[in-house]
Amino acid sequence: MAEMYIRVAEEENEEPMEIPSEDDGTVLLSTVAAQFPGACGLRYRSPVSQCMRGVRLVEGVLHAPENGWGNLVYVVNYPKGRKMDEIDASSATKIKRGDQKTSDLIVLGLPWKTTEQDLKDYFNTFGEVIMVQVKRDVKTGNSKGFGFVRFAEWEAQGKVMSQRHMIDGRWCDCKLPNSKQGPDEPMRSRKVFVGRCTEDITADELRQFFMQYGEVTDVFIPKPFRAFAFVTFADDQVAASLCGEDLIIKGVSVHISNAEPKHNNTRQMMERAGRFGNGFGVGGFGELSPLIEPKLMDI
DNA sequence: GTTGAGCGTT
Repeated sequence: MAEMYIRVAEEENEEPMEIPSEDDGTVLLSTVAAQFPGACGLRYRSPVSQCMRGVRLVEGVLHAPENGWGNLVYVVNYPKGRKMDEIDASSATKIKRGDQKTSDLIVLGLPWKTTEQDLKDYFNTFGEVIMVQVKRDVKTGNSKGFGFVRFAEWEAQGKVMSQRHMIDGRWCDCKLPNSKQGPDEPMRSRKVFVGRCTEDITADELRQFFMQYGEVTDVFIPKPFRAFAFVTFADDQVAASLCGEDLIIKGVSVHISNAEPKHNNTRQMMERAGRFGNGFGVGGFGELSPLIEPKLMDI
């Protein structure tokens, strides 16, 4: 197919910008997001029904409507209907306030038999549950007797933390987990550490997910699987605004922190000193453990 | 095949 452009605008009656399609006639969401940072999809007004229609989106690829893209103006969708600059503005204030947004709660004392469905059914009476986990032994699959829950509303979280819970015949407590007690300190890095990844989350899915916050320049998943990943943004402020957050990707709560280690070990400090030109080269301290090496890459 | 204070496969 010959080179083609589709017309895209931020609002229905604003001047459209022409966005190039791919050879097969599809349009990449990443191409749209390059011009409209934060975009998560497209919609258009159907000439037939006069209703707004969504453009089919499959794994980051936008597919033309039945009769092709035509000369319609496509309107950019943003997550929760918010534009990127609005997200920027609110995330700036979010860092100061730090409240109102929910965080995962640890649920202690669960009966061995309690399942994630049980947890969800129980906690749904307090508010909308957006994540539940029962921690299990990876070998046996037996519950470890604790889990995590995340609510959509701050009010529900407060209520749940303020009381004990009778779940399947045992008293359980819900608290802020230790990992959330102390706030993570922000630093100037374009790269974030994504902890608690599951094996089924692909690099492409990470890229698609994090694109909503800003341009993603790199995604790194160590192989073999080690339950974490790195995501690099074009803008360090985007990276900083995400640090400390628990984000939910494919139903999994991942924890975002800075790619810089909190406490450098001696070798890392010497290595870093070397990178800043004190005369000791990178190779000067022997090979690095593959377990710490990712933290040292192009931060 | 067990258990009962804890803290999420960096």
